Amino acid sequence: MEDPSRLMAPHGAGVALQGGLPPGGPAAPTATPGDPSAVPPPGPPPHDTGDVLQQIMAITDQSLDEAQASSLNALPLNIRGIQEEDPPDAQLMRLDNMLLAEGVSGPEKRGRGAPMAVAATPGGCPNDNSIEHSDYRAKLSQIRQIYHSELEKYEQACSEFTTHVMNLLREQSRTRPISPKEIERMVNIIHGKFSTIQMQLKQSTCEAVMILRSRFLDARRKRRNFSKQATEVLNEYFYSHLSNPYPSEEAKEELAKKGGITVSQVSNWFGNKRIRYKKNMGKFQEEANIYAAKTAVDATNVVAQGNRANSPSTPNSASSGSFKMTNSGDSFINLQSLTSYQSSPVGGNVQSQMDSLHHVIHQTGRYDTIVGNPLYTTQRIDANGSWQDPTTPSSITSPAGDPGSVNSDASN
DNA sequence: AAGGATGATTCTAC
DNA sequence: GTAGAATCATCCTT
Repeated sequence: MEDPSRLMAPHGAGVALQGGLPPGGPAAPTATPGDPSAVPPPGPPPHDTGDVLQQIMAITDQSLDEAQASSLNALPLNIRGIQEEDPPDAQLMRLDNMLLAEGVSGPEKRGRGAPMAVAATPGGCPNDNSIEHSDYRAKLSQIRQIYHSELEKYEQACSEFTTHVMNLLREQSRTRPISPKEIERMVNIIHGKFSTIQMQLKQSTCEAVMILRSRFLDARRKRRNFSKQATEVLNEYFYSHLSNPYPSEEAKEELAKKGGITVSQVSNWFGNKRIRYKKNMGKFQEEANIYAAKTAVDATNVVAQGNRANSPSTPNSASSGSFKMTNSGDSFINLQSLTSYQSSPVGGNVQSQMDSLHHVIHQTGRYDTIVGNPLYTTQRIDANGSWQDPTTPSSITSPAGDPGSVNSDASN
């Protein structure tokens, strides 16, 4: 993400004055102090309000008439991009409202401020959502800081210049009569010029915020590969429920929890997986076999230990509540499938048990036939390309009435 | 750098 | 609302 100061750069903190009345802050480089990433904006060299003030004050040496005729009048004419269509008041009000809404002006918003752009990431928030969120806020805060700093400077400049003009008028009043109306007119002119500058500053600030927001919205597509564990967990489930790889909501939640991802990401993953598997089953054959083998190994371990202990309720070391997949043999899904098979004498997760038993049979009986011998092939998918028996998800994911609990027994 | 893998988004159909 | 399909954008391996 770019530095906000750069975001504001194209408009030079908003007030890009030509002809010698440059924008920016004096000590107000658009870059935020302490930000190493701050890069001077491209294009014209940065100006600062010091220059602005200097040039404004340079008018001091001119007569009032000269000032009116030259620099002062030149001010607004040289301001870039001022929109003349709207009444200034309405336009200003719009900008003010916008800045207020974005949390740039007004009291600083904390936590639940404008950064909705990030928080409201559709389709599930990324893992590091909070990081991006805080990053967004940090950038917004920088913009806010720059904005207020600039605003203050322009207000100060306005006030100083007004004072100066008043002094000039006072001096002139010794030589010629000056009506209060004339004074008022001059003050109005000055304020008008400066409010135009302020408006441009506000406008550019708004633009900067908009750009910042859009950058963060674009970041939605930014992705990070899932952790190995997450992929493992998802694949375990997918291949052990290959006959009906449609996890229930509960199953998704469990998978999400185990994988450290969101439910939406689980849904996305299964959506992608189903379609990609179907598209190119050959490619996934090896993967399917790997997970089948893993399942089988786990299953045999559990069975063996279960037999030894002669008690299904006696967990072995691998299934003793820890589903940490520290090695290829640990798979809570497999354990779940197997243990649910063991502990569910009747009914329950029939298809899942079938899948797992399938693996066991292959592994214990004729594992050598697995490799290169499609365990999971089109037999799982009908002629229409649909998964068989898609109408029985609950029986698949609900062993003994506890559907998706992919780790129903595993987490205990 | 190229190309495949992969997570996310969008559109459509149901 | 969900799933399938297409697509995009990024990551990762070569």
